[in-house]
Amino acid sequence: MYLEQQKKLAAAVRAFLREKYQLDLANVVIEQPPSVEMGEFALPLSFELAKRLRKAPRKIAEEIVAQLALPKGFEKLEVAGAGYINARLKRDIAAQALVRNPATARTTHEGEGAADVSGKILVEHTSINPNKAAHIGHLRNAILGDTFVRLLRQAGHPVDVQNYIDNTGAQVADVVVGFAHLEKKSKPEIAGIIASNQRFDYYCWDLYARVSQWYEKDKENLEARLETLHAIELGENEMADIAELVSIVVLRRHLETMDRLGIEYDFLPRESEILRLHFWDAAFQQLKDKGVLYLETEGKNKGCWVMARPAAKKPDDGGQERSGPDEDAKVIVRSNGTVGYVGKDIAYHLWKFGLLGRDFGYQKFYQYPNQHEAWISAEQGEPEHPHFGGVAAIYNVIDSRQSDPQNTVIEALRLLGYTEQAAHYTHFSYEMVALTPRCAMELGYAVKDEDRAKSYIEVSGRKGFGVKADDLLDALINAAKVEVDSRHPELNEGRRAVISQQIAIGALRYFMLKFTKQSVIAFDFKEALAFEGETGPYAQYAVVRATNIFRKAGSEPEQALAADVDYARYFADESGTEIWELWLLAGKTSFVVEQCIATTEPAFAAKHAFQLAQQFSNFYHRHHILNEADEGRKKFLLATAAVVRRELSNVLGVMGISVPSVM
RNA sequence: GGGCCCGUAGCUCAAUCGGAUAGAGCAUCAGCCUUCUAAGCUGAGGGUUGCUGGUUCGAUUCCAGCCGGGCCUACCA
Repeated sequence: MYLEQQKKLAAAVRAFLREKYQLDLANVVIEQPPSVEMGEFALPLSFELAKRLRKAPRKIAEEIVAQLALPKGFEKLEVAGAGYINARLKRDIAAQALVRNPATARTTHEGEGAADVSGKILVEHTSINPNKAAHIGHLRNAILGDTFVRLLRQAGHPVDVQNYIDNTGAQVADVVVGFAHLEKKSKPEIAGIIASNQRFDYYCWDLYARVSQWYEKDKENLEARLETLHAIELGENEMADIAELVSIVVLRRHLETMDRLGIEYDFLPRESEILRLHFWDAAFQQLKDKGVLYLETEGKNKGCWVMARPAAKKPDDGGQERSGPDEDAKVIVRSNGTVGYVGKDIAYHLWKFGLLGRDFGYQKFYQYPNQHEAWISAEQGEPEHPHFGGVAAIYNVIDSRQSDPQNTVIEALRLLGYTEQAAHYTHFSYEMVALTPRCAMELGYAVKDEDRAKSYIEVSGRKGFGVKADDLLDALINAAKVEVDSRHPELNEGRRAVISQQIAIGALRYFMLKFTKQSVIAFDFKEALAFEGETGPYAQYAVVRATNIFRKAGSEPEQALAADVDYARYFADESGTEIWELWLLAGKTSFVVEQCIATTEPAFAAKHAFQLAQQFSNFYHRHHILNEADEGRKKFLLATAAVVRRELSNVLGVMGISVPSVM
């Protein structure tokens, strides 16, 4: 409702400016006045025009207000302040539109940036090394990614969700080293551990940390990693078999953990197939043919195939030609002929855009309770499979520490001449989750004096330092269960468990989404386990209360929406203005979804959900609906509750938060 | 050394391409449960938006410099 009217207003203003002043404004700024009593939209454009038209802002505003033909659904325009133009909607018409069409209805995408594509969109997230349990940092990644997927789907985009698995790297090798050198376990013995251990990823978590210590104790122990890495790449040996076993089992655990949060994947491409299907060879050929890579013949990178760094601005050395090798160039292929991580990533991204000329094999791997299948890459896959790759746009949800290599891949695409694809490649970058020193000490970690003064300490899987995802979720579920048990002893155990789970997930997902991406989350149990204030459960509770009204009334929200309500009458007075503000906020859902997509910032949705819940709680407290004597007004209040309930549920749904039946 | 990010209330965070009186939550204090559930509501206190300049009708936002903090910057993966 809000978005449609805003767009109509913008179009009308743009057309008017073109005709009247021969001005072409690319984007007309429209915001909201400080108070809804001043109208629904505010245009500060007279200030901008003042200089160009050599007139006072207020004068321009008056001219526009007098002459602009109002779009349908608008009441009037007014000049306010020093020259703002405020627009008023016809509240009753807007309300009726909202009653009929949810504000979450699909929108079109004209000029919406990277998501302005007609084809399929690929979102890659999670991508945890399959050698240890997932921790809170991985949770932020997966929740951001999954929410973005839901946002895109809400807006009508077809989306494939991928989770990249680096199953041949040093991290998996380290755990294999742990089994072979520290624990002296054979493959069957490891299989025994797996069979007897529900959370094998936890076992690996500890082992991985021990291996890291072992390396530190004696640098010569690092030899074991190299040997193991080599063996894994070679294949057909026990080390490689162990690596495969460990990575597959840990991967399955990750999928189970994420499944607890309602996060699903369509495809799991693995590095092992990128190697064995020789993706790099095809990419290398293209890169050489187009001169993106060149063979360095001098300096420290002699014998390597390198690429000039995208961000590297050559220092201004007074116009002199720099001589000698570009030491700052990025090494893609080492002098011993092996390709680095970035090279493989370039090949992988050529595949994503359908530019590689090769494809994975595909095998079914994991079935979700709702029958949805996650597929995994394979050397030789099943004959029948869905088609992945060849997409129009990609979003890689990867933390900000990876922005350098990400930019290198984008630059490689651009240099290869794939400028369109490079423009539709988005590094969805976010900051890490760290622990507060207090939290670290609570968990029993030794915190160095120098770290105690810091506001946060970086999580490290290598050191086994962090909060495991399943542990956090368990703690949240237990905390929620205590509350639910005491509030609803009349419900059976199974239902209480389901509700506790919904609340825990709501709390966790909201917590991870309420921070903007560039903010480091300093994790603290006290805040993460909160169910009051700006939290997921607070928003869920608002919906539950709205639902209770209808339950008590013995009617359905749908009836309240279909009822014949005299909106014009009840919106007219002062109390009506207050309630109108709530409707307006509820009508902003599609606007918020679009904003989240355009800025790759899901936090807007979280903030919006909270605001809507807050205003509804206020409304709920102020108006006792079922006691309302005036039947017409009662219908009006019921419709309000129904609209807010529907929109708030939808926004929460986009965030992957479901609403319990009772709380 | 170079690149990216951050600095806003006691704490954790918002602030829609620069807009009207910088807003929330937590914590503290004072109120509200015979009412559709108190996981809620109302109120109070709490701010030189790190510092100094600049651009602008208008700066938390943009630019420059400084101060403080974080991350990245290997022929590792």
